[in-house]
Amino acid sequence: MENLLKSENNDSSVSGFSAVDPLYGFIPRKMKTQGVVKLIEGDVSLFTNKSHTPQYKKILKTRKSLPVYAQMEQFYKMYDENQIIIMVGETGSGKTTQIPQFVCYSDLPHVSGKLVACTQPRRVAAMSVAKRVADEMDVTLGKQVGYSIRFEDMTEPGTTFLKYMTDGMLLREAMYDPDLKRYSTIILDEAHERTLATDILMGLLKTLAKRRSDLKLIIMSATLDALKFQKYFSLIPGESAPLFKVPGRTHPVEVFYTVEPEPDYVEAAMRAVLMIHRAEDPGDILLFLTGQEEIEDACRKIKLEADDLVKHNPGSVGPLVCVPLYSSLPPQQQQRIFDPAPPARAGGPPGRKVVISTNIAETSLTIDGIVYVIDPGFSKQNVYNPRIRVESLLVSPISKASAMQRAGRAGRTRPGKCFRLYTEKDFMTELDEQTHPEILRSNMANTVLELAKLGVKDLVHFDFVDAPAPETLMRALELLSYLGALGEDGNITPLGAKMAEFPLDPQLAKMLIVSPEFSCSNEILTIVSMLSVPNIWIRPNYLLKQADAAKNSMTIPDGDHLTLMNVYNIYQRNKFDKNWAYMNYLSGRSLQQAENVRVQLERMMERQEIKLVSMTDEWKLSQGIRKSLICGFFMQIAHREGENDSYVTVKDDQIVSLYPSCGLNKRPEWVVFNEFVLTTRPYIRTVTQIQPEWLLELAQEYYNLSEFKNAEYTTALKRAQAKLGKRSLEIERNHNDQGGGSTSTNKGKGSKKSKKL
DNA sequence: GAGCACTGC
Repeated sequence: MENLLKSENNDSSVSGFSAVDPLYGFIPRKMKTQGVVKLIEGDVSLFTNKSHTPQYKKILKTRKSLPVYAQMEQFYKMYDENQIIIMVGETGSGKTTQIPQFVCYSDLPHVSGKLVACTQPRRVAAMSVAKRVADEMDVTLGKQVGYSIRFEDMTEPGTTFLKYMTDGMLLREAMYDPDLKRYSTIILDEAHERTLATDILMGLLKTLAKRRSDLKLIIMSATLDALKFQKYFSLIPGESAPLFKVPGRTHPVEVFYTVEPEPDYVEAAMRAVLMIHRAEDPGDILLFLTGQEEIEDACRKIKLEADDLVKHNPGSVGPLVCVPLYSSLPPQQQQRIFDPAPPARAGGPPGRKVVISTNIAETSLTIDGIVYVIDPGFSKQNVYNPRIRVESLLVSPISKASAMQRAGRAGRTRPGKCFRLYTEKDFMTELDEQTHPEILRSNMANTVLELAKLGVKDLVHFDFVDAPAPETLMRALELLSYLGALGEDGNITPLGAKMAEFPLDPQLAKMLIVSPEFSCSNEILTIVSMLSVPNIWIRPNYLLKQADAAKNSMTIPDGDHLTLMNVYNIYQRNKFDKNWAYMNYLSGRSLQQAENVRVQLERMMERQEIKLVSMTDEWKLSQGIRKSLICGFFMQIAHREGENDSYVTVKDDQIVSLYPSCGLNKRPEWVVFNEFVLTTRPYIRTVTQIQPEWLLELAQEYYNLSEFKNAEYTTALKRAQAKLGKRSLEIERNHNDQGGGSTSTNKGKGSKKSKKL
């Protein structure tokens, strides 16, 4: 966000352009193709006034061989005549690198003073494409061409005119400048992936295009979705937005199906690997499975079988190496996917590499040299159930689009083969065309708050490409009004506006904002940071005891939130040493990330003048921390009821168990939890003990007991209320008015409003 | 007594 503030005074005169410039006279959006070609092929850069290097000329040759380059004239014609265009270009078309450059030669950002933005769903993509394009344009990365991702702003205000960025980053910018005035053209790349951020951006930009006739939009997507986007972005009712199509350049992939459905896809996949290894030409294999355990298991078994094969028929098959790939794997081990296949034994057949991967290899990571893809047709997908407010991971059949993407991974370097472990009939009739977009599968609390901050409060009439379920929106509105982020009128409150500034879930943002009132914002900042990163605990199968012992030594028995804080503090005392983390069975990567998040959030607190305070009295501090927790998570409370130490969630009445890794040394009657997960059973994860009186004090509206149904926890809460009433009378008598944080929390005024939806 | 598809701010 700093970059936003700095870039406000984006002055075209500092970009090296002046009236005596030999190129003076070019007018934005009036460029002719021949003129552009001349400039690109000329000796002097239009954008830097410097001579092109030999390197530039060399890269230009490759650029000119890209399919998209041959269609420059056609592109400019469509671009000149339309405000919005949809573009499809398959892998290898060069669209991501070339189209933004074409746009720059038309928009002349160094003349207009405006920027061209190109969004990507992933950070690595934004970084690597920006680097490539900077090379192609003969400029230093971070000068004329840069990128902007969380924690890293590689742009120079006033100089950068072509900016690659994550879609989430552009969404953030829109919160501060809803008209996105700094941009002349916005390109949404990989729109077919339908990330939450891309979907929201599409809605905002469609509306914005009507307000800003000078803003151009290019939506780049895979072929299958083009028609949907064409209709959505139509400016004239009944008509479609124009489509610009570029052929891709990949090798053909032959697809095979099984004759009969496979009852056990893991077993079938392993057979397929060995079949390929025995019978097919050299070339590496990529096998898609659904998760870490399945992958590690398959790796072990395939290794055994392959060794067996070699033992019995030495000389007939080459060596086989299995490489697992999933996101929580340490980067160093992820790198192994790029190792070459094992060499042949003397005189024997060549070796082969098998990468067994989650969906990460479908879009995020590209492995060269893959010739065979095995696709069992499943992946794990996150599904949100608004009724019980729970997200869960389910193994589900993939979509046709996903199956095609997987097959394509076999044809990147030469013609390949894809073995689908399902029948052709099932492919045709059982698979959905597209993967359900994220917006239909997610908790929307965060997004609804962002939209409110952007001035969108009428969600029912917001022009979504695909509208989320009304119940999901209702849940989000309900939460936000109880948190005090939305007022009775549905408008964002000052508190809500503050919350929206933080890149956090609303509950976490709320708890951070109120924490100074409990004199523990320093601690809450740490806890919030730790809660925003992936699991920090590492538990290798062969070192379970050691890992658990290390964890126990850091555990605070009052609650997992406090333990997380403790771990961070020890990490800090050990000078943020990765080696210390490793020795203590902690994920260095996650801790480093928590450190980054903490720095970012601390800066944001400073800007919002939220004080960083702490207390020395340990008991008081622990109470303050837990009270802050409740201000954000009063809707995530469970009460111990019945046998087997099980708990019941308040109001939702779900029977849940403490997650096995929970560090509480006893079973407290009341707990606040961070997460409700549904795996083999319903669990609550990251749990801390609390007092019921705090609920009544800090979340009065939500804990209006007269509206509670008769339940064990209702009785217990009423008991607490009676105790509290007696105590408050005593307090009144003593004229003691040091009540604390209850004034800060919202009384949930807006809750009635949200129920109307 | 058990799990973490994948992104992003």
